[in-house]
Amino acid sequence: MARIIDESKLGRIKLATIELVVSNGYGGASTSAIARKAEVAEGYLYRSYSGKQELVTALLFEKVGQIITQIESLLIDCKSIRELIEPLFEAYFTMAETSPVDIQFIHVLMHDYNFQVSDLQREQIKSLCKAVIDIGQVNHEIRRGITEEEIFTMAIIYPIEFINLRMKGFFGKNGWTNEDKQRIIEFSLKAIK
Amino acid sequence: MARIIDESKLGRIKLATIELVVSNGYGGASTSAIARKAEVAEGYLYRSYSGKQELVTALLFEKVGQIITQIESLLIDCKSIRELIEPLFEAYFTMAETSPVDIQFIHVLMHDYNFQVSDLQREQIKSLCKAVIDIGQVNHEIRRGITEEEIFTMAIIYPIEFINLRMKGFFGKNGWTNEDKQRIIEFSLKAIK
Amino acid sequence: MARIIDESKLGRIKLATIELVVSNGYGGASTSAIARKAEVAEGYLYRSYSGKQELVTALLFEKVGQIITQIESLLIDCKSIRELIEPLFEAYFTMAETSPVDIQFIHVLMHDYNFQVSDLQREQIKSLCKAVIDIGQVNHEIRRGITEEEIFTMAIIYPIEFINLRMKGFFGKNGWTNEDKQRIIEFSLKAIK
Amino acid sequence: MARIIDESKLGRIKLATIELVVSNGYGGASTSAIARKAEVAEGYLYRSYSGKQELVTALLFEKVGQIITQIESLLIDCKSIRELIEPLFEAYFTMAETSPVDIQFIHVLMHDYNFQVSDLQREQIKSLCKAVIDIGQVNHEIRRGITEEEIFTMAIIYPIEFINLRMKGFFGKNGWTNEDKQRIIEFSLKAIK
DNA sequence: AATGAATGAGTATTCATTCAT
DNA sequence: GATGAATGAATACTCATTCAT
Repeated sequence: MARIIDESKLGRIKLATIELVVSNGYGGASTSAIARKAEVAEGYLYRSYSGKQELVTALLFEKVGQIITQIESLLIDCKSIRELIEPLFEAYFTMAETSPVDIQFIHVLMHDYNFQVSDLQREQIKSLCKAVIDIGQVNHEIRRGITEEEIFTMAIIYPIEFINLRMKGFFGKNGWTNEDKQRIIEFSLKAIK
Repeated sequence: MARIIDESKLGRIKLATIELVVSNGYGGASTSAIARKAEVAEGYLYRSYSGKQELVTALLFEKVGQIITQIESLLIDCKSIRELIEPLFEAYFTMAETSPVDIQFIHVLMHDYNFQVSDLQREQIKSLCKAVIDIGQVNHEIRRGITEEEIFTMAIIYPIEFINLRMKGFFGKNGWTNEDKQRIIEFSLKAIK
Repeated sequence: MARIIDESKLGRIKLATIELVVSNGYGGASTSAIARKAEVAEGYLYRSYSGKQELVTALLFEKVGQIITQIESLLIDCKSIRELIEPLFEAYFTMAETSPVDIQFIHVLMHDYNFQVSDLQREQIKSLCKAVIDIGQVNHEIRRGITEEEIFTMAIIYPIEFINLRMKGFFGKNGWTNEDKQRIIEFSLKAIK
Repeated sequence: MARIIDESKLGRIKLATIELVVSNGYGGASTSAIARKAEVAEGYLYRSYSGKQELVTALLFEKVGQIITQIESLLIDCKSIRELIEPLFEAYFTMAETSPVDIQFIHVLMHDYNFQVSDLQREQIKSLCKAVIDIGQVNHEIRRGITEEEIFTMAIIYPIEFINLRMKGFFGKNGWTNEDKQRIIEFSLKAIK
């Protein structure tokens, strides 16, 4: 899926922000470095955002929203958990391969003190997880009594942690094979069965 | 004779640092705030550490070391994975109940741009995971071909992520019951079987 | 359009720096004192210079450069040493009368641990001294075998030391008469003859 | 009860101070570095001096005093300027060869904002210069009308500046030959004749 | 609308000095 | 007397934000 590069100033600011937050952390991504990288005036970002914190918050909202939308669209006509998890994880890996910064951005900020997933999106995620459970219990892919929290853990947190572990090469391995992907999927499916 | 070193001062600095890093992040934990909270002079910290980064690095090393030591001692005379995982997870929960900041501290820094688990400790963790696999394969508690990385994910990352999710109340639940603990243990054991 | 750079700000910083270095030494001229005296924000200085050391180094380079340029221009069409030394010393005195801080600034920094005349300017000075010797030997105003170092001592160091001694009133005398000036010139000329 | 002061400790502090001021400048010679080098407790120097400034001031006074004493003793039975200048300059060179730090120490501090030769010593120097003139005029080694200031310049400042120029290798030369010494002496004698 | 010059509160760190022992 | 643990004011420097143009 070809990403359309946003030539606008705002698009350049967003991209610069994501890249700098990923490579230097939130504190290390100075507004002047962002402006320089985006080739935009230092004060420009204050036209659209009230400050750096708000800019990054909005970006996190946007990126998490993309994943939520992804899951929602996959859920529409899917009759089994496997039908959901397989393309979903595939989407994570694709995202990690085509625009690794996005997934790293979410990962970094989800653990940063200054940021939190918005209440709205938290509720959306909860609903989604509820919907997953409903589907899964029809054809016994999910064991009785499993919680939304466990779905969240295995369908969102687990694959993202895996991807980041591999990206950092924490255990000496970098990247992933098709076999790895398949394994992660089965691992996740098995855990909630 | 010169004044005797006030050992409690160092302890107060360590505690203040951990608490402030947990509540404000590394960047948000300023040295002057640490000194104020520890009721110690601003310059005191530099008697024991060469700087803020070194202080936090040493603290992370210490806290991660405690967990590694915990696992090592549990491994000494344990014949099955269950015999390891049960008291280990119990230990995480105890740690989270008696000194919650410690486990949050590790969690925050493991994801902070400025920090990394030391090479030494990474190797120690790897060895430990290897040892776990060796035990597990004897009595078929671990499926063939499982990697150290997967052990690490399910025996360390997973329970710590769970604890933090609950501490933040991300899914509306705070804290955990004995049933929750048991569930986490079974979840983990099942995933690697 | 953006605000136009306030050129006077930079000028005020330079002046404040020179004055404070002269009266308090390099170490005693704090960046905040400089900013206060220049009526400029504390951080302003860092827009034009990477730091205090660089600011003072640049200023020293500039002021030494002015003297070098002065000597160079005097050398262009001068056929005897006297034709050079007389207006040169006159220039020192004029400088010391119209902007005494400049000559004090050079004097202070030439002896400060943290500073050195740049390699480039040292070479320029050396060349200049060489040129002086060449002129002087044609009409026997300089004795055979005199070195660049001796020219440097008598044509640059000596008058500057004299001016500073008088400015400090070390020997009870302040300032200088026309007779003093003439005397210094003859003293210098005689020493190298 | 007269406080007993450990002379060797004090001696070590003095030496350490001189060495550190020479190699790092006044600002760069921290009291703790001095204490460490002298193998003395950090607070020890405050037994004998009210602070770092006073310690250095006292040392400058001591070292300048040594030179004054030197000159005084040479003056006692000397009938000509040459008889004074030759051994005096010889003494400077010897000092610079055997304990270079002392002469560098004087040189550094004579130009440091924070320090000044004491009023007392300034008067002593003045008297000495007066005495020199008196001797010199008897046998016409000094021209009529020469001032104490000029004697000071050529008999003290000039040789010390020369020595420092050579020690720093400003003009590419380091150290000095016997010929250099002789030249400096003649240079000085000629200048005041 | 857009710029970027200018701000100043905030940062980590240093070090001369004090004083309980 | 002598120690060195402890202090805290002061330092150079950063950077998110503002606002005149």
